[in-house]
Amino acid sequence: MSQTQTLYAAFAGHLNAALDALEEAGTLPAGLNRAAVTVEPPRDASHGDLATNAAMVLAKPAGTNPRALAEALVAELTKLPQVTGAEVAGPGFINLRIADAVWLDELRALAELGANYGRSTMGGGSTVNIEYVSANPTGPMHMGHCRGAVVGDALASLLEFAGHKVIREYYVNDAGGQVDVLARSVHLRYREALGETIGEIPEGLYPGDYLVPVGQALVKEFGDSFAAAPESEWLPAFRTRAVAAMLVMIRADLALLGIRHDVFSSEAELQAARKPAEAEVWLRARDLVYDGELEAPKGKVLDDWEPVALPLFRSTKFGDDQDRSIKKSDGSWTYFGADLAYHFQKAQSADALVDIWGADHAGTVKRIKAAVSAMTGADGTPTPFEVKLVQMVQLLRNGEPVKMSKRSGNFVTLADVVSEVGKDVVRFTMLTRKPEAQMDFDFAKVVEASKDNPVFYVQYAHARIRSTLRKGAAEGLAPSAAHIDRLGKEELELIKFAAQFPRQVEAAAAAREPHRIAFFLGDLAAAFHAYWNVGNDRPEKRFILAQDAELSGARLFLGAQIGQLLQSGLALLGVEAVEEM
RNA sequence: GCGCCCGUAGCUCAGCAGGAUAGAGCAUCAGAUUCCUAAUCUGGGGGCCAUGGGUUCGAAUCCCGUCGGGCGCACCA
Repeated sequence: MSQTQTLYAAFAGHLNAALDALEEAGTLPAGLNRAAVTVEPPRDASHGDLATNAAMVLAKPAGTNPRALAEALVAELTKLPQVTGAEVAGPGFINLRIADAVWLDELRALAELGANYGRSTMGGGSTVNIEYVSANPTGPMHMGHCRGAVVGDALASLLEFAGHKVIREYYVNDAGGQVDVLARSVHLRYREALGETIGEIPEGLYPGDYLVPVGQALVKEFGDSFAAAPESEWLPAFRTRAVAAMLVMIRADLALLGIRHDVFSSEAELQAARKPAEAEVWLRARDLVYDGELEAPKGKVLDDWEPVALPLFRSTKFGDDQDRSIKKSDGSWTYFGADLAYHFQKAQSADALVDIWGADHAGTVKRIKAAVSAMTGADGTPTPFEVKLVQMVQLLRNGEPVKMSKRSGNFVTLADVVSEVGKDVVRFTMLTRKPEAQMDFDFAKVVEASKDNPVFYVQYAHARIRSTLRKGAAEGLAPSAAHIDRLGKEELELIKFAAQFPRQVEAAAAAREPHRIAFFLGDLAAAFHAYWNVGNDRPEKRFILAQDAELSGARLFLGAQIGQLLQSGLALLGVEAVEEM
């Protein structure tokens, strides 16, 4: 079951009908472009329930003045039974007041749709592949990965809710040189497990303790047969074992945050299947790959730089600053060479691609977008492809920057932070700012201030509602829609706020900005808390009224729906809606 | 030098494809608890939306320049 039309969309329809009527009457020339006409709630609630800019937008092309047009439109809109008031304001806004019955209908719709209220058909069932996390399989997840993981996961849920099929994908970079480094680091741990004294981990290898059990497992599997063997004999086996072990760890870390991917794609398998080679052939046939030399990098001096002929992809043809090599001089694939084939492969099974990347990869966005355009656009329209850059999280400890590096073994793991402050705090914190803004995450501060975290504010609203429903039930009072027409002004304000959820979902999904849901929930919780507190001074405004079961039932009904909405919204963010606090 | 992102209250940040008097949390000041969960609520103070121009009925929002901060500029990943 899905919601087919929001209340706001319905009024956009009414407005269009009114404009049609004006056209027929000759007040308005036919065929004006109405694309810029909006129907939305005014910033200031005292202006009414809905506002439209139609008169201001259309006045000029219609050759009339905004206020005159607005008056005519008001006369038309007033005919609607749902409209109880319409007036012209300011430079030509039309403010509408909507009949209470319309809002009460919306409340009933919320109850009927339950967890599906706000679900949209906007996506039209098209498939979006969203790639996120994709951390290198060389160690546990650390806080630097966390933001992209949470944002990607929440976005995936949001797009699903907005009517897309979603594939959640993790690209495993298991083909590069860093995996050799990992394998060598593991070999050292393997020798250690055999009883050798390995001393300090040499510079350049991964020093983390998390490799100790991997070494032990390899002893169990291979005994001591590789202890003194040359690297070429053990490297391939150690690579695959080590990567597999790292992925087990990474999945466990992600699970702590409630994150699960549908697909793990391996770069090594991609190469073994010769996908990059196929891509090269295909691109060469279209003169999109040629042999050439790269310019020396600007802005820094490399002593060992010298021009070499390499197969280059013509990314400049698609807006990049430089053509990019797809192979190294030793004949192996560059990261880009494989990534290009990978994206082409993804495009086969999805209508649109979204990548969530850390901002440190910003420099490679143009080339991969160029590659996707080139490869998917050859016969028809290119597959829509967006890269969302998630800015770095600067990790602080008491205001001091913490340098993080897997090489040095000095990093704060995601698991540490989650066990310290909890999944919900981590997730909500990451979702209460837009991803492209830089962010400080002071470990000490977050731990210390976790009680003030906004996530609890939202959860508390939900817990309050659940508690009230339990208490009502204990007193024989159940939520009921039978008398919701007795709800008053304060209750209607709450309904009006809640009714914005569907359009918030669509706007957030269209913008690929899950953080908007977090802010909406904060505002909804605030509206609820404020309403609740009215009952402190005025006992007749409480939910539980032993002397008036009808009104009590109506208020509990409203409360139940607000609770449901909080739960739906939190579910999109992957945060628990708790029963009590 | 070039590319991308950011600059809004003391601090952390929203600002919904340009709308009406720029908002919230924290901090601060003044209040509310014999009462359904006070992890809450009510109110006050606090702003040259970095800056200069442009676009138009209208700009924090779009365009250009400048300044400041971050990230990147390999055949790394």
